[in-house]
Amino acid sequence: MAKDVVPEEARRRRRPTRQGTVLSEKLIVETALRMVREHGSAGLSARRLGAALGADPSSLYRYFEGMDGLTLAIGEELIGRALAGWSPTGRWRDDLRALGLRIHGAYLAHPQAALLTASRVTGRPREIAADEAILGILRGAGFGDEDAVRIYHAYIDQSLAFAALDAGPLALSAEARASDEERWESTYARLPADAYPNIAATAGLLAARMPHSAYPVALEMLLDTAERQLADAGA
Amino acid sequence: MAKDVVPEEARRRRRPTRQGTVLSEKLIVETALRMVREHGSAGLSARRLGAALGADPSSLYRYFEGMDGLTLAIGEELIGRALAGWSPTGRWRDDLRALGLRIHGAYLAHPQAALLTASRVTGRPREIAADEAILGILRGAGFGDEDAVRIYHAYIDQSLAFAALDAGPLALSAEARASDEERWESTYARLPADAYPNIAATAGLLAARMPHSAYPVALEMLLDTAERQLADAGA
DNA sequence: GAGTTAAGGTCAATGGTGTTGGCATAAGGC
DNA sequence: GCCTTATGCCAACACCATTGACCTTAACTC
Repeated sequence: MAKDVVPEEARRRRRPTRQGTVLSEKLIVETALRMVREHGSAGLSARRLGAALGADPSSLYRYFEGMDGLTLAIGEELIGRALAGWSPTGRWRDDLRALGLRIHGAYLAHPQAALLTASRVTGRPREIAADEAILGILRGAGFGDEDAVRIYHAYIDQSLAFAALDAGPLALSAEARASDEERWESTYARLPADAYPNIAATAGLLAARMPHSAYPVALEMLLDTAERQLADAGA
Repeated sequence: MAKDVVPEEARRRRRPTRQGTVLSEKLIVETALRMVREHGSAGLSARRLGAALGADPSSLYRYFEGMDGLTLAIGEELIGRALAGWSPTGRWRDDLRALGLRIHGAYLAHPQAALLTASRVTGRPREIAADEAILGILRGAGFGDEDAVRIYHAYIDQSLAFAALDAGPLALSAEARASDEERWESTYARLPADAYPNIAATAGLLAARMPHSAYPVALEMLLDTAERQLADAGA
């Protein structure tokens, strides 16, 4: 059988593969992340990952419960990377902006994992640490508990939601992504102005803006409203 | 060959399949939507869809350019359902709020399909109609072209992003979803108050709020900022 | 060091997937 | 009623994840 997964800490015998590499959970996750980044959405498969590691594909099942388990492990790694090395400045708006962009960026660096991971509540240590930090920033800024929770919820969900949305195109094959982007020029720019006056009037602006993430703008709008609510409450 | 796709309008000969069904783009999309809803997004495959239609899988390639094309058609159908029966009131903020909630709702009615399609640009008629309507509302409200495009982008992406995020839990089985929600009470509410003071202080509020969508709050915050920018520009 | 155990490799097979080239047949225009 | 060809079907290809059986050898015991 190939399905008895041994937790990493309990591993004792590290037998090298036929091609000489010594497997470990860490090595597998890092190799998987690299493959996803370099070869795109279609790049990650048990067979290819095995080949890249110099091991039989079935060896992976000694470390993870199927490819799904592997992607969850990758998700944990992403959260870790988003928070690694971050520390608050004490200016709440700057802190929330920086943290949001970090989370968004860490997920976008690995779109496939982002798509599978972004909408799940793991309850694991690093996720809890992030939640605690965000709530701390808001409450430290002077928001009441109710406001802090409401804004925290909109803030974290918006960050993850945009991460997943923006990851979508990146997770496509290169051709599919190119044709999605091109559509803004090929289809939208050529619509008849009488039937679609508003698109026609803004076609150039649309083609320039749509291929980029709207997250920074949406984040700033959210922070704007939060800041005003804080000022109103204080006044 | 099985790859010359004929647009629906140009179709003339409607030859029934061996099992007697008469294929059409509409029938295929509706069947696919039903399959996705009943068996999850992983349950949709060319072979199974073919079987459900009483047709050979390869017949689908006469209607769509691969499964990816079918995915785009499903997204188009969802947008169409969101817009069906909607008409503007002339009050821009009310219109944008209503339209956003409609889009969000239409996608959530088919969570699995939403996960599949929310991040795709289809360039098809009904999606274009939605874009034209939103841009029209903004420009009609008095926003300049640049502002209109910027707000449009943040608005539409926010709607779709939250639709996809909120669809995630709904696409899970009932038990898995319940355990996700419960985690806010079981895990977060029991964290030590000294290590996690902010979570501990707001645990009750979190448990009450987190299981619901943050989209209405985030949408309102976006509209708030837009309204203020309009007022500032006009003043 | 020799013997034993089982972790952790490999191999081969199963049943799934999207996709395509070639073929057959019937629908619709004449 | 004939002809053309759109459109359905078949068979095949190359890939995929996963698993059960088998084998090698690291690590522990004496």
